[in-house]
Amino acid sequence: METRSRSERSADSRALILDAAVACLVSDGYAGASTLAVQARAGVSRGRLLHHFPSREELLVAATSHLAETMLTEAADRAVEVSASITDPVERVDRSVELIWATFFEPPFWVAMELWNAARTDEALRAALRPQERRLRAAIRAVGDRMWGPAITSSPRYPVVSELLFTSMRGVAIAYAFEDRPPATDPHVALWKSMARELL
Amino acid sequence: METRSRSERSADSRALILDAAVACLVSDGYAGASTLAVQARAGVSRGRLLHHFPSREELLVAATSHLAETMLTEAADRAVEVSASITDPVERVDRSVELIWATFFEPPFWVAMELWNAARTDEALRAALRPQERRLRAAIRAVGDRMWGPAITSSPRYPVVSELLFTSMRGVAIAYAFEDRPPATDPHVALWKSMARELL
DNA sequence: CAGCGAACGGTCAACCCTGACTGCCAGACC
DNA sequence: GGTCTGGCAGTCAGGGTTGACCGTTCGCTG
Repeated sequence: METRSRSERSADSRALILDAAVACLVSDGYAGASTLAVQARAGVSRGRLLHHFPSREELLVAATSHLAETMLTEAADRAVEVSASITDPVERVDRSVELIWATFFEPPFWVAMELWNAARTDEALRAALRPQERRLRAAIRAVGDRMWGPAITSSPRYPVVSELLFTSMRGVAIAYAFEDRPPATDPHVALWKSMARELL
Repeated sequence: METRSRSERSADSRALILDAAVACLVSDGYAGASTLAVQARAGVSRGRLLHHFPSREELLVAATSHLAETMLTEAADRAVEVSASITDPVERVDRSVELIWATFFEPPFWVAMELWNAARTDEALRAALRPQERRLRAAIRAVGDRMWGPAITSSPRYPVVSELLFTSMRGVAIAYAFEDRPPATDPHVALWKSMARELL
C-alpha cells in the first residue's frame, strides 16, 4: 500500500520540516534558519512549508518543542542505563557529572541558546518560549534526579549542589561557542567532580 | 575654535558609530545590528560609516572591544569603592556576590552573548573574538580579585569557589534572556552567598 | 458519486541589507 | 598658493527573505 492517508502525509511533512529546521538552527543559527533554508534542506516546496507553518516564528518555536521531546526521551534512556549499571557511589558521581556535561554539547543545548538569545529582543518569541522552557526545565530536573540516584538525591545538600553544578556547567558551556577545544577535557570537569564528591 | 582637526573628527566619528553599534546590539541583537540600523541610530551617512568600518563584521567586533574597555574601567572603579568602604568580611562577601551578579545585567554581558552566539556559526568572527575574550576574561578575574579583597582571595579554596560562582552566575543569567522577573530577586543569590560564606 | 477542503506546487511583489562606487570638501603638507 | 589625500555624502546594483496568492490534486464525507 503506497497510498498514505491525509493525516499521515501531514504528519510526515511536519516531521520532515521540523527536523530540517533543527538542523538549520544547529548549523547556521537563528538568523541562518530562514524559511528558504529550511525548505531547501527538507526538500519541500514553498507551499508545503508555508501550509504547515504559516510564519517563520511558528516554525522555529515548533522546532524547539519537537527537539526537546526527542532529547528528553534520549536523556531518560541514558539515565536509566546509568542507574542500572553503576553501583559504586563515587564512580556514579563521576559518571553523572560527565554525562550531564556531555549533554551540553549536543544539538538541543545550542538550539536552545539560539532561541533564548533571539527571544531576548523579541517579545512574541519570549512569550511563546516561557511556558515551554518551564516544563522542559522540570523534566530535565527529573531526569537528573534519576541519573544521580536515590542514594545521592537524599542528601540534604543535594538540591543546592545539583543546582550549582547544573548552572555552572551551563555557564561554562557557553564559552565553547567560540572556543574550539574539546569540551571533555575542560578543567572544570575535575572541579565539579571533586565538589560533588565532597559535598554529597 | 569650532574647527576640529582631522584626527579629532575621525575619533569622534568612530566613537559615535561604536556607541550606536553597541546600542543596536543591546536592543536588537546581532541580526538586528545591521549597518543601516547603526548608521541611522548614529545619525551618520552611509559613506561616513563605511569609511571607518569597511565591513559589518569589523564594526561589530570593534564595538565589543570598545564596550569591554568602557565596562572594565567602570567595574574596576566599583571594585575599589567596595574594597575601600567595607571591612566586615561577611558583609563584604554578600556585597561582592550582589555586585558581581549585577554586572550580568548590564549591556556588556548581553552584547557578549550576542557575539558568542553569532560566533558559533561564523568561523571568521570566532577567530576575531578568541584572543579578545581571553584578555577580557583575565581582566575580569583581576577586577573580581580586587572586589573580594586579599582576606578572601588568600583562602586556599578561593580559586575554585570564585570560578564556580562566576560560571554559575553566567549559567543562571542566560535564563533572563526570556524570563522577565527582576534578576536581583533570583533565589540563586541566597544560595551563592551561603556557599561563599561557608567555603571561604 | 459529488464536491468540499486539506495538502500541496510554484510564482510574485515588497522589502531589506551589504558593500561598491562616484564625487565633493577641507585640512595637511610642500 | 597649489596639490594631495583623508573624511565624508549619496546613490546603486546585486542578492536574499518573507508571506501572500493562485492553481491543482485527491482523500474523505455526506
